[in-house]
Amino acid sequence: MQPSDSLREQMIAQYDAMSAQLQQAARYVLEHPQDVALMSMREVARHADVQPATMTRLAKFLGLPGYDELRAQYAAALREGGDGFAAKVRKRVDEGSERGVSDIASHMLQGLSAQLAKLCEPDSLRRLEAAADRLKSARKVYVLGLRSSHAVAWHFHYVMTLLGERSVHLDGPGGTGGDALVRATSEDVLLVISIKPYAAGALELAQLAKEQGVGIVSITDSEVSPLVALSEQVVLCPTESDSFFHTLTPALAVSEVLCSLLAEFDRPKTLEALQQADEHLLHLNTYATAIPRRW
Amino acid sequence: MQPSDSLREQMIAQYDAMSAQLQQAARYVLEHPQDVALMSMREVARHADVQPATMTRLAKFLGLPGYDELRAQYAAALREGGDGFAAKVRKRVDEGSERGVSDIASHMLQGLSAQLAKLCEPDSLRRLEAAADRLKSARKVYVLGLRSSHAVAWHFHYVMTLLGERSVHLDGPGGTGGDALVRATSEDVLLVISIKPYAAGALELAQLAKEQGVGIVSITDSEVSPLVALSEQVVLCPTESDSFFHTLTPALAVSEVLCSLLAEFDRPKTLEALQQADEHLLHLNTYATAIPRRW
DNA sequence: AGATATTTGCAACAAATAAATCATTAAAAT
DNA sequence: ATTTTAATGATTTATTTGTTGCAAATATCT
Repeated sequence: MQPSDSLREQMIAQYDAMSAQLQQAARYVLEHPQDVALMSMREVARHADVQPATMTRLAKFLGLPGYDELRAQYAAALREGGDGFAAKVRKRVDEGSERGVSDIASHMLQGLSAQLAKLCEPDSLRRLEAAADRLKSARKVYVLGLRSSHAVAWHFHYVMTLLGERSVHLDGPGGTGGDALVRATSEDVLLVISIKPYAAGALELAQLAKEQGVGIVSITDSEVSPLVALSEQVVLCPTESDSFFHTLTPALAVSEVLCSLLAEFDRPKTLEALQQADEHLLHLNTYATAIPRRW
Repeated sequence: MQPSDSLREQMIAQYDAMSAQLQQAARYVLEHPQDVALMSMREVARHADVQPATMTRLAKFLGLPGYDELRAQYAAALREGGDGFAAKVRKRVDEGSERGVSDIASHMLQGLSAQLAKLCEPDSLRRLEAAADRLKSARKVYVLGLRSSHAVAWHFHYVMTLLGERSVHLDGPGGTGGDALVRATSEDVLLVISIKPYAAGALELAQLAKEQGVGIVSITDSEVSPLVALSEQVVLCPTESDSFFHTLTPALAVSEVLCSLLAEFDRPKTLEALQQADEHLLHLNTYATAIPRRW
């Protein structure tokens, strides 16, 4: 709740060295950290019964370039506190004029890491659990993900096929992907993955499935995603990144978690299925068993 | 974390009735409640990629006298949330006794988050940068990922096609995936994604490519992966998870970072390519531009 | 297809903001 | 007691803020 601590400690340590007005300002700042983050300097000054200039002077006294920096630190602190422990992971990286290549990469990875951590918040976990429950009870699970979401859908389906034969990937050449839905019933569930911009085709198919009575579970990016209205269960995942593109990494992580939860529901069956798959693939020499000396 | 809820719910409820710009603004506000509390209106508008006026209009649309009132509500919510931080943690600890489904999910996500954070280490960053450099200089980039790695390869290629036409995905029906390599030369690079167990087919194709003089860059899971010996550049990513399966999430993250670095290298060209792609997809009505009133 | 609303971007504005400057006051040192 | 120094207050300045008015663009409806 307090800024990077160094600031808070510094204020306490140097408190005695401050002038009377500075002390009055510092005391208010220490006791009302939220106000510093949320109000303007003049407002804080008024509450602290101090001249606005004193706030600037306090900032400079602490070695900061200006009051804005002080506010920024308190804002960052409030962010971490307010948005759950997850945000703590993310470190503040100033966007300098020239970012090195590895800075870009590092910043991006840290952001992704923070996003995954954020998915651990209670609300997300509840949604994940509910979604897994819904999928568990389905006779068949149809999987749909178009365009960028295709990768996630494919991977989910791939893992599910290792576990059994309940999964059907709605994908095919010549736009025939949706055909498999003809046999879908209300005992089945359709897992839709779609993030902004939402592929029109995915929405249409989902709508169609819903009209057939198929339950819909979706992985999407927002409370106002068009999928929300169609779905019985929704798992939200962030997609923002500082690059040009939306990131699929959180969506994939969510999908992997769902797979794991499904696998966990019936461990014996899972183990058996995996072993069976292993043997099959072994016979086909699918995998390089030993690491070849020479290639 | 969200304002008095009435506001949040109101936004979600009336979302469909908003104009496109208003929706864009509302979406950002919904997804970044803290920003609304801590930043100025113009800053928020910039982040949401919306005109400043739109934020004002959003506030009025919601029946508020002005934007200040909107910010005030979010600020108030953040104040409470900030204090509630301690309570949140306490609640978390309380739930610790009963190990439920969500613990599995939470543990898994935290693990993934940590793995991504680990990728920020200097060595990984160096490798990422080197790999990006190597890919950058290639005339064509062939992308290969079989079985579980297919999803990553597909996504990498998908993003690269948005950027231009340098990418070729070695994938196709009937085992014809490798055929495209016939035209590959030493000016080209093959990006191979493969994790344990390594698909034999991928290694064979990579070996073949290497003999043709094609440079090899790989994303794999270990220093002793068979790909290491073949590759000019290697990016390592963890794949362990506490579930039955290996995780692809770090590999996907790495792939996304590579895409970003490549895109970042020539920003003007990237922007042009993306705009071109946008227009193309717009003409095809690929994406649901507006959310239909009724489905 | 034309007419009519609605939406959107732009530019201008007044108000408020943070910082810089200068004058005054209080305190310390000689 | 006088000079010097630091602290405080008032004033000014250049930005930045939230808002509004208006024209162009877009969508909607006859």
